[in-house]
Amino acid sequence: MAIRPAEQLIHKAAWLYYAHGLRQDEVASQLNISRASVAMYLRKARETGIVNISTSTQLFTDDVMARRLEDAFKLDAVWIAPENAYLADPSTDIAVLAASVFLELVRKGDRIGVAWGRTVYTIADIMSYADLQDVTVVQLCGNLGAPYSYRPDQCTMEIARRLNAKGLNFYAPLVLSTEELAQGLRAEPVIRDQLAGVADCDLALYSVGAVDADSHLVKCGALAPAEMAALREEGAAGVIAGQIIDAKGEALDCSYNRRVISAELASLRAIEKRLMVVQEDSKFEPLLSAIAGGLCTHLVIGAHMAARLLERAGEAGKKAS
Amino acid sequence: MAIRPAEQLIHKAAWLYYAHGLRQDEVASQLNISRASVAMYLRKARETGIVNISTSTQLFTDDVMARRLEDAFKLDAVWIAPENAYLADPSTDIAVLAASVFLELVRKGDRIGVAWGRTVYTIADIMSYADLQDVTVVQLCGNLGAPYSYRPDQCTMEIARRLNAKGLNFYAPLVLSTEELAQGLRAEPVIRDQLAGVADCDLALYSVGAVDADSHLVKCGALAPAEMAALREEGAAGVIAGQIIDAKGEALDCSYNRRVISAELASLRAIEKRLMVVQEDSKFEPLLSAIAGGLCTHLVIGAHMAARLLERAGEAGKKAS
DNA sequence: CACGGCTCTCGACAAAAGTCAAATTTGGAT
DNA sequence: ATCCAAATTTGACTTTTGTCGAGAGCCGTG
Repeated sequence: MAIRPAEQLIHKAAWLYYAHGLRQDEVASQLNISRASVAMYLRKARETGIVNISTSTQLFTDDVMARRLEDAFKLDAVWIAPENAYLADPSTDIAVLAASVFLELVRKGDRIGVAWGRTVYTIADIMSYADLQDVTVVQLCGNLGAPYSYRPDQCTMEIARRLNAKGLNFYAPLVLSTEELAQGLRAEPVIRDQLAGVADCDLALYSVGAVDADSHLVKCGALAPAEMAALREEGAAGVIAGQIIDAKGEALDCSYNRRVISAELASLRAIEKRLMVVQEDSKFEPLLSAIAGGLCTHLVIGAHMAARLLERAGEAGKKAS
Repeated sequence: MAIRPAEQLIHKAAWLYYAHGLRQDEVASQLNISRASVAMYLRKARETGIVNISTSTQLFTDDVMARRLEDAFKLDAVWIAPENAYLADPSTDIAVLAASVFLELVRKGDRIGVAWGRTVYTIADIMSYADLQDVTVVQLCGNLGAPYSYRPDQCTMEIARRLNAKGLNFYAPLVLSTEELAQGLRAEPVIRDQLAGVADCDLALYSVGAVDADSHLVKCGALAPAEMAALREEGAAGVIAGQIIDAKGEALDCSYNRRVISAELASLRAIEKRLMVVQEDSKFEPLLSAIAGGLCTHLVIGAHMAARLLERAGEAGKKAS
């Protein structure tokens, strides 16, 4: 990558402004350009991750509830967005927090697995830019040819773009019509390698889906509402990376799952840091299942959800004693 | 550390402003305080490291010269501050760069060894704040009761303060008058433990001193100008963490060194990342010695010094071939 | 070589952020 | 209970920053 003169200028301006603490007009005269240009360069510097502005997420883990949740569910870290106080839209708050937490968890050289869904895409969308060139973002599951902008490959690419990282998409459909075809495709070297590579990730980012007619799987046409209802009868409790899980967080033994092209749950569990973000209160049961299945080590949720989880943990504790 | 309501407010303000991108007046109305207070809180947030603003130091490593230096001297990374262009005071530029590089190299949970000198103190002084509570900053060498503000313990403490980290000073003089006393003091459990702990550091920050009458060792009275001159005759080539090294970067076999309380060079070499920062051009020979002795893996220097180093490397190469 | 289409740059204005002294609250000591 | 000192908060003011449309420079093309 040749260093463009423009990029050089952006870098110099950012350096003088942010590192040396000069004012914009001082920077301008140093570089012999107008102050307006300096302002523009600085915006670009922020947008390309040449400068990083991050706020500590301590406040949200330094919470009694968060600590109790960590203990109760054996999680590495929990962040709770206080739903009530701050903003008009509470779900944005969760996404903003999740994005910050995500950036805090990423390390240079990491390999990051990203699933898909509205939540993940929202996070990608508000995530600030960073300059992590040696990071690789890999797609955890096949694509859905949906009219939504939060397609699996979109989520992966957008996050890669934000981080200035390399994006590794994979071009297979999420669901095929026969088990044989799915099996065959999974055996394809290109696909197989990528699926195998999932276990080498250092960090995963996903949410959990609900098993109802509102699920993306239904909206995108992967499953008919009736099929979904039937799966629910069979014990479907949630959706992770396009796969149906049961209440224990194991893959449900069903035709649909056998027709899916996605990272195996075992591979996901092999990832050291599994960051799960849940926005909707309605995903309470699915989340419980995901936690039960050990699919999550780091959790970002809203205060209400946190309270419900603790309540449940309390009940379980009572029953046990 | 109990969470003060004030600290909570600072955190909230910082969150709304930096993470959500609200304006100060919006934050003010959200929190029911005046905008002026918000501005103050935000300054505090920056000063306490609740928000981190960092600029990439890529530009300074992405240099042809830097690459060639890395190759020629087998260094992990080299940063070169372009002396000419930017600012009135070029040495400030090196210090600012060094501070950024330093912050980039620190990881959570790290143990950091810090030596002393004008250079190190300058870096500490302009370093921005960070919130790294689980970091420990340890002092690499004994104290000098000098009237200077860049005493070893000052350097350590200041850097610890900036990082919100724990500072581990050690209270022994840098030089004693007899070898016996030095030996005895080194055997003291408190001192011994701390010296032994140096090898466990993940990162070291130091500069190298010149062997002349301007040296701190002379200015602070540890050595008389005449003694210094004598040591020079005996092969002294530089000063590292209060110790005299020869041209090969080994500790010089002399009475002075035996009377010093400081981390052994072997312990320093055991540290994974050894960040050396050199501001003055006059430290060319000392720097060469330090590099020869493997006392530095990461290097921050000015453009002029870089050119001289490369020139020397070229000569050496020619001689070899 | 003249022409659009393109990006980059600048000046001027509007918006936002920083600052300071005065006013208010807080906490402790008497 | 009352006072005082220290810290916090505020409104008013100044400085700094963001933005936008106009104009300048650049390049490939007809």
